[in-house]
Amino acid sequence: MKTYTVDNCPIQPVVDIISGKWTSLVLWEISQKHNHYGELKRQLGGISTRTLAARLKMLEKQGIVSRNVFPTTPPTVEYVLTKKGLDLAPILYAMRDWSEKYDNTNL
Amino acid sequence: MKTYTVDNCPIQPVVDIISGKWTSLVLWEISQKHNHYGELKRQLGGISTRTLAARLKMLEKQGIVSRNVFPTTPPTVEYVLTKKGLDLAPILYAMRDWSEKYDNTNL
DNA sequence: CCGGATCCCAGCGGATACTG
DNA sequence: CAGTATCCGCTGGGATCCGG
Repeated sequence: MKTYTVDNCPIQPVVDIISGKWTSLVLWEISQKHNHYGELKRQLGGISTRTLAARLKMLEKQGIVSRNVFPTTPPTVEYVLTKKGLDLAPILYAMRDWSEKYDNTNL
Repeated sequence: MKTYTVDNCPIQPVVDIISGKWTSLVLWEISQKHNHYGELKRQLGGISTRTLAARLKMLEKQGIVSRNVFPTTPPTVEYVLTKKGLDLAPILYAMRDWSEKYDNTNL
């Protein structure tokens, strides 16, 4: 029998992506077409700039979102899901459905 | 527009369940019919008893697994997925599929 | 407007030893 | 065999201030 470790778990890549605090929420908001940095900041009441920036950078590095800068004044930055990110969305919806179904119950 | 916070994120319940270190792996092994404590310990090379016990207790508390004790000598304990846990399994498989598809690529 | 840099602290989890 | 108890190092992330 194959033994798994934390580093080759077949689902670990997804777990790593969504695990950090606020990460799933950031991803959710972007998937709901809240694409601008400021908009995200407003939607996510209480997130620190440090964390939001870290999450966006991580998601970009993972190829889940792409970062587009508009050289307006003042500057605007938008984040949109890539193909890879769009493919992840159904999983997020499945997670939401499961969460709603079993909300507060242990049955 | 509805503003989400970390505590009412629609997918947070699932995120909370699988986020902890080793958690996804423990869940995976149980879903692969490795149901005994000792078997899990062996399959998960390197996990500490502290963490394994904590994960199993948490999953039981969440209603994802049920704990069955066999009063043999020496005692045997098995953990099996509940209905709630079985409903979670498809999500784990979807996560695995996504992980395999995008393994190491950022496309 | 969009972040980067720094400081700081709670809590997660590893190692180890012990119980029923 | 199947855990619990204790100690402790390390990292994640909040608050705050600064720069382009």
